[in-house]
Amino acid sequence: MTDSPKNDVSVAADEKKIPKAVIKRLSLYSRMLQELEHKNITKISSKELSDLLGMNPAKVRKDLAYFGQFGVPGLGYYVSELKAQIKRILRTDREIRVALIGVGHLGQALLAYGGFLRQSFRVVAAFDTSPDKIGRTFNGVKVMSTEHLEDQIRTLGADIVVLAIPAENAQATVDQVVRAGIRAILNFVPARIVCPEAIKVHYVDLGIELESLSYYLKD
Amino acid sequence: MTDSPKNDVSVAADEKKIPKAVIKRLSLYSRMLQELEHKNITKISSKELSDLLGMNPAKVRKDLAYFGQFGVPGLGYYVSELKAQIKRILRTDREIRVALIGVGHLGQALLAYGGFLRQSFRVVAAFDTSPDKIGRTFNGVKVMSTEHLEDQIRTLGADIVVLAIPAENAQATVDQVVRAGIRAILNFVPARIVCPEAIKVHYVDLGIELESLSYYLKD
DNA sequence: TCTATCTTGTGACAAAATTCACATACTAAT
DNA sequence: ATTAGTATGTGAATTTTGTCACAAGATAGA
Ligand SMILES: NC(=O)c1ccc[n+]([C@@H]2O[C@H](COP(=O)([O-])OP(=O)(O)OC[C@H]3O[C@@H](n4cnc5c(N)ncnc54)[C@H](O)[C@@H]3O)[C@@H](O)[C@H]2O)c1
Ligand SMILES: NC(=O)c1ccc[n+]([C@@H]2O[C@H](COP(=O)([O-])OP(=O)(O)OC[C@H]3O[C@@H](n4cnc5c(N)ncnc54)[C@H](O)[C@@H]3O)[C@@H](O)[C@H]2O)c1
Repeated sequence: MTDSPKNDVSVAADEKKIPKAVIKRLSLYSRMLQELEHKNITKISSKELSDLLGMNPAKVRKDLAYFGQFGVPGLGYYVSELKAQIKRILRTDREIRVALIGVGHLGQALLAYGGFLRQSFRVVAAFDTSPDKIGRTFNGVKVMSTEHLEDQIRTLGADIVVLAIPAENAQATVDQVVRAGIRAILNFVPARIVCPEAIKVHYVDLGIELESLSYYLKD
Repeated sequence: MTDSPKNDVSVAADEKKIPKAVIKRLSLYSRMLQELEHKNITKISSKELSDLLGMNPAKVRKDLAYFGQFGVPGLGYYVSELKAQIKRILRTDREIRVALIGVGHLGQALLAYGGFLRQSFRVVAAFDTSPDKIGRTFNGVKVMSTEHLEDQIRTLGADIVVLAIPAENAQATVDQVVRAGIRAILNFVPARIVCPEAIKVHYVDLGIELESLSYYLKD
């Protein structure tokens, strides 16, 4: 760690395989650092950061160690610098183009969500099959027909698709956006989605979260 | 496994500590079994079930083994019976009383969500601070003021609170529902919540899911 | 009844994630 | 400068989670 090759912090770590959970925590750190920066806090230790997030300090350090050395012994981390590094790692230092498919109850909530557009994310399109929705504008985003979905996704250069449609239509729509070359999907539909390995799918499953809470109600 | 004491299937397994992930998967199995039952499929093997869910068959068996022996060697599992057993384990064989706090964009989507009321879950109350919301009815649920939140939660016998309010109000509201004796919280607010160990909190963090997807967009 | 064929349930193994604990390195203050 | 104090980064230990592989139990057909 004095002058070994992997001391080169500017290189994204393709070297090892990074656990999925580490990436999620990086995102968590990023948000907390944002808050700290906003409060004009300039430096923070792994201990303090982990206390704020309710976790273990060594885990924070280990997580960061996957990508380089960002801290200063005896001091901790500089908030702004660490935030910038994490954003670079997560690639949220650029604009991420999001397409929403399904502008029903959930889709509308998502469009209304300030944090959705927050910082790097930009909703470049919203699609729906219903004539009731097509042409309407929600929070500045105009709803389009799914007729030319595949072409539109391609043309708009969407990076991520957010899926909020009924379960029975999910797989067909996934097939379309996969053909359109999308590489990441945030799926709110409570159904398994089959697609090529290379495409990253994150499931958000409200039903599971709620139902599994029930288990812990036992006295 | 012939006549050991733990062969008693009717006892909920307090014996070992059950991993959180196991409980979530149980809920996943439950939903899939529901679908299978609906399609009049009467039996299924761990292999078939795991294929449907995109996972490993041994994991299915191990998960179930925490709670007893539900299968028939050479045959598999009887769908209805297994479903009933899992629901018993998850305690979704009774009514679960849910209180929603925060009837904004997200809260309204949740109220509209059929799957929310699905089966065992019943929304017994919705609360909001805004006069614009109080008194209005969404999907059959009337919005109440938070003025007597603590008493109401107690009186209504809510089991689970779903939190969908702005981050800055989250902790104060949590403190209230904790005092009211709630034991489980489904938290949509992107902020850490501090409460007694005994209370189970599940976080659903859309921001993290979206942001962490960004990482995988690297070519 | 016997046999061939399944599939379970689980002990043993492997992998992954988390936590510990400390040598090392920097700060800050005298 | 020197020193006392502090926090990093990381091997090693531990805990947790997932997979393998197979003996044993059950089916189904002859
Ligand atoms: N509402 C919630 O709180 C909630 C929570 C968790 C999960 N979900 C899931 O999210 C999905 C959407 O839920 P919702 O409550 O918004 O439903 P919804 O019925 O309100 O909205 C679905 C929308 O999708 C549109 N649609 C249908 N097929 C489409 C297609 N092929 N392409 C584009 N648009 C299409 C419909 O016209 C409708 O506007 C469902 O799968 C649901 O299970 C919803
Ligand atoms: N909308 C989304 O898609 C979405 C997605 C993920 C997370 N979230 C999070 O969910 C929360 C709610 O989001 P939203 O978009 O519905 O916001 P919103 O502003 O539309 O709704 C918030 C509602 O909470 C009410 N409220 C405020 N303080 C309250 C209190 N102390 N008790 C009861 N009610 C109170 C407000 O009157 C309002 O009706 C936020 O923390 C947000 O970050 C929203």
